[in-house]
Amino acid sequence: MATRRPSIRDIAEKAGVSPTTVSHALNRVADTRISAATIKRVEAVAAEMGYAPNGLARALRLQRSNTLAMISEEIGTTPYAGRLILGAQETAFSMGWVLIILTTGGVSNVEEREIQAVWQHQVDGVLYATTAHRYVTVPASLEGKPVYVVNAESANDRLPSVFPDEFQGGYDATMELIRNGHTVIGMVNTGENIPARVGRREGYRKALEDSGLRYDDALVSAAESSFAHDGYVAARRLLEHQHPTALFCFNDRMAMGAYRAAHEARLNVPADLSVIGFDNQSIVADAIYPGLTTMALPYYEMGALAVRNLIEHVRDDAPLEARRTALPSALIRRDSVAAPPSR
Amino acid sequence: MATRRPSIRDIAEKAGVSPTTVSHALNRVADTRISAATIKRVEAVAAEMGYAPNGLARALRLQRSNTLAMISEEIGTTPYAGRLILGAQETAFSMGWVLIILTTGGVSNVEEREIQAVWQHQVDGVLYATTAHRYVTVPASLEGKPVYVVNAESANDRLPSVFPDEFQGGYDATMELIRNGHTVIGMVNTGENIPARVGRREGYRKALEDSGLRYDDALVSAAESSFAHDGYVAARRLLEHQHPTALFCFNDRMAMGAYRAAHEARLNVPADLSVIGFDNQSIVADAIYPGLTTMALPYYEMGALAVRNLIEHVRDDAPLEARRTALPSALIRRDSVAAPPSR
DNA sequence: TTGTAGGCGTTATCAC
DNA sequence: GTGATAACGCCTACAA
Repeated sequence: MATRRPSIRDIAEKAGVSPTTVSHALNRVADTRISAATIKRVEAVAAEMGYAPNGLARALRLQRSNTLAMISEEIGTTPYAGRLILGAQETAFSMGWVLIILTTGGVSNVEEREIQAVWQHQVDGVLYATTAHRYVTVPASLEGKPVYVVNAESANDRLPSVFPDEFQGGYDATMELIRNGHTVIGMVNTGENIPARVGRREGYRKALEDSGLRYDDALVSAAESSFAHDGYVAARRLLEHQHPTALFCFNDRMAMGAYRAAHEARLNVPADLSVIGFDNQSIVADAIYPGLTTMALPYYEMGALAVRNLIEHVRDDAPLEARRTALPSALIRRDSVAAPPSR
Repeated sequence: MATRRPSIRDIAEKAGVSPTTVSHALNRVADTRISAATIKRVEAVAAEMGYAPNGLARALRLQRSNTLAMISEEIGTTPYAGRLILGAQETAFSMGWVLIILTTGGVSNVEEREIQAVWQHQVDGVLYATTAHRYVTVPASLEGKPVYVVNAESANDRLPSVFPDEFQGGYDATMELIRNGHTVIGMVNTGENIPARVGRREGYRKALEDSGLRYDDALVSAAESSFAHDGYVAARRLLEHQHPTALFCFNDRMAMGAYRAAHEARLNVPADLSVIGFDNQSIVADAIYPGLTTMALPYYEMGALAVRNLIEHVRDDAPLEARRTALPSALIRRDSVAAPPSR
């Protein structure tokens, strides 16, 4: 296994000092005055030998591993996983920490094994993440470890959490349509019982009201679920019975369905019908024609924020309050929104 | 930080034996015969106290961390990252190992820092992964660590690697069209200079020849790149000048472009034109209408295979040969392939 | 069949 | 200013 690396003792020997002095010098220990010359010499030797401290030994001694774990439901093909992991990983790494990934199939039994790993590897903190914004209860066996709930809300509000501000997302998406001159705006909503369903709709409602437009239930078409086909069905229903000039869709897949409905109704996007989506699944949003204007969920930011707070808590003994943080989604403009057709 | 866990000494004390005995009993050490009764007692006490060995201490002592690192280019929004990480993570975890994720922006400087982390954390092996199948040279600073090249090929062939069998993918995709009765099959290829471009085309060519059909350069339309728009342009060109009844597209995004070209040419998919994609970006393939038949790249399997070989190498001292492994892509049938129109 | 002692690489404490 | 020592939790050669 991997040829042995120089240890602190090797440096000490070569520099003609004790291991203690090397440690003090390299770590710039405050209340011990090593001469500047010694520090310089030690550092030179260390650099020359390519010394890097052994994190394991340090962790064992310090009872701190500088390691975080992300426990999450199965990593799907959603952009979810990638952006979230990336935000967490990059932030952790830039602070000198490391992230280990643990996915659970959701089977409670399996999850226990993941948590075992958390203890075994002396992980200093845990990001407990979900693939979709919902309410979660964190297993009791994590008791004692700092935990941050990510992309979800803590069911009993005893843990800090970070999740998307659904209201703001619905509000901003709708405002973009209003800014473009639309006054009859439909919403293609999901039928799933999740926070996003009502959050986004309430944002939509508020944006209308703030702009002096009337909220009309008939303009909100709720689908069975949130797939493309459901979006198609819901959008078609809306286009048949109402005359919206714009559609705010619950997500990008439903927006694809709306495109199809528009096409069948001989409506051109965006000339006859503006469409705005949600999720910025760029693989979809970039690929369909015309490019889909949409809201980008703050995956990266959620991962980054949770990691930052967790590390500060562990490293600086900063308190880890059970704060709920709602992060905004960002408007991504492409080509599916334009002014309404003139009559 | 996390209340102290019971150590092997606590167990020993409570069970009235020495730490050594506990270690021997729990690890079932072969050449030391602890009495069955003792083993039983020790195990009972361990279970009762919720004992789990401290991985750090063990790693330090054994000079083996049971940890693998995946160094990869930035995790994009492609399914790439998710499936690959998942395959690696699940396999590692099922074998009692753990995976840490290190992403690099590609800046060489940054990459050095990632490698530093590999050494510091005493990682036992490294998966060096790329987002797209290409040739890579692994940094010299990884010398000494077992490395597996994943989703790429080792430029100098000195490292083991696992990557998709592009030829097989092209062959099987084309065969699916031939099986459905097509004889005039176009290919919408990428223009990028990557192994997949020629691999998939050669597979396409071989499938035609094996079936007694003639390969015709005019039926292969190479785009600038591999985005949806390029697929649209290339497919349109093909449909204008030739009369294929089926299109094999380099990837799903280009297939979306082909859908659009078909639509503009008043061709119905799949009644008038069959289309097959590549990548199984389910977010696209499921969402477009009709659902896209496509080839699924073996991301999960590549991650799993690399991890398995790496672990076996480290754990069992199995040799780690610089073998190149090409893994097949799987055909995913949806609704975009049918028999050609009868004349 | 079980126990003692030493060491993996580091750092905190305290003595010199 | 610098260094000896012990300890973090575990495993193993060797002793009993």
